Amino acid sequence: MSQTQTDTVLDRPTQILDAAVACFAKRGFHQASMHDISAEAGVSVGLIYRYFQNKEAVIAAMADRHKRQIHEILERARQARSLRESLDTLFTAHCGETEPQVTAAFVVDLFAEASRNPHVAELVRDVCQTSMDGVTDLIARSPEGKASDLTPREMAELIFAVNDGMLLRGVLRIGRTAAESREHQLEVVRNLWRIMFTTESERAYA
Amino acid sequence: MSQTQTDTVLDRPTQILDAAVACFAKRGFHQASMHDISAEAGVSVGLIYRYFQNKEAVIAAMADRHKRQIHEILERARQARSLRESLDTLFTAHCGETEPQVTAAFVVDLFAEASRNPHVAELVRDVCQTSMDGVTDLIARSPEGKASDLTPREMAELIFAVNDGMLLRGVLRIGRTAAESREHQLEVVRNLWRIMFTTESERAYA
DNA sequence: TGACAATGAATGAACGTTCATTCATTTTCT
DNA sequence: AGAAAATGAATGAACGTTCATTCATTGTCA
Repeated sequence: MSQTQTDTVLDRPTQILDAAVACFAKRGFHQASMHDISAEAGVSVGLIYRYFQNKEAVIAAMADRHKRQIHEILERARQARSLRESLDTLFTAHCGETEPQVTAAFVVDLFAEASRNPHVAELVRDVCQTSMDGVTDLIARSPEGKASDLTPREMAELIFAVNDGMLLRGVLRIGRTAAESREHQLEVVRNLWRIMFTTESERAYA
Repeated sequence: MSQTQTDTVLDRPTQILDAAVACFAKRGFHQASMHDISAEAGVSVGLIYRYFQNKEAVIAAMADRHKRQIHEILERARQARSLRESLDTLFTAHCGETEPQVTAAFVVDLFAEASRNPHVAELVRDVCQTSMDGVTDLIARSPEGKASDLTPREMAELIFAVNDGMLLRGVLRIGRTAAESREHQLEVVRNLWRIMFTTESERAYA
């Protein structure tokens, strides 16, 4: 009975936000209309304005939700048992996405928006900084982090650069299937990890 | 007398395209209006339509011009005397930009557009592929390229990933001045080059 | 319990604005 | 004068946003 309440009423903002991500990924922030979003959410236009002050607020709310999702991923990565496992978790959550590949297009748009909208820029900068700090810490605590001539921060910066680069390239959909291009991307980042974390002794094995 | 012709008539498309890049960087493809562009170019709206069929054609022409510019950079990089010098040229042209940092914002927007517009996607894919092929070749011909357990293609892929990542991060304008953040970015990519191209013998020096 | 009142989630037509595009007109060159 | 270049007011479609209205649900009283 209160089933409908739990499913629709309480989750309405989430439902609208989900629809918004889909629309924004499909058409971009400024080409996606409020009508598109309302149609995707199966809801009237006016209702969106009951939960969000305006379109800008929808964008901000999405950026905010993205920030929280990244924090969750970081938490999960922190709990992994090895550094490589952590980085794998991080990369998979960041770039490895199944078919519709919604998040990649959305994040690229988010960066584009950040280059003009100071509020969004602030949010994205914050996400980047806390993520990078988290990974720097992760590296510093691991044995691999000590056996290199790079500092943990320098390594983290390289890792994020490659991750972001893969994300950017991901929207071009070069590979046939999403799984295929994800596999290829994983090879690239693994190469980075290898040349970063291979100690002199390990090198002797090869 | 034909001075005015050379300056205005013959270069009118270029003049409009320059204004368009500025506007698109400032507001994005779809938020920048044709009036904005005409004002920036110091020209009437109607005149734009004399040289470009529509707004989409302006975007396509800009993507096309960007492609040609990248090819020029690649040519310059090819002529450098060492691999590091080549990569330096490539990176500086790609990410190291003075104050207004027009290109970075534009390119991020270009990728965002590519995720929806197949014509733009095709263009960007083409640029990426020929660039990567060029750099792969550059690496394969250099002594550094042979003294590693990575293939030249794998190295090129890492280099481009880091370059693109820096480009993406560049729009956040984290550093104080553009020169400052460019210096920081250079450090990151140089770290990559170092761990990639340091041979065992060089390693012994340190 | 049954009738009535109050609520507020949800609707979608309507409004004012902005935008890409057109074209009749004017200006500039040869 | 005639052709080409350039103008910018006009047009109509599309957009974000508003708001009068509907209606299922909840609360109140007899």
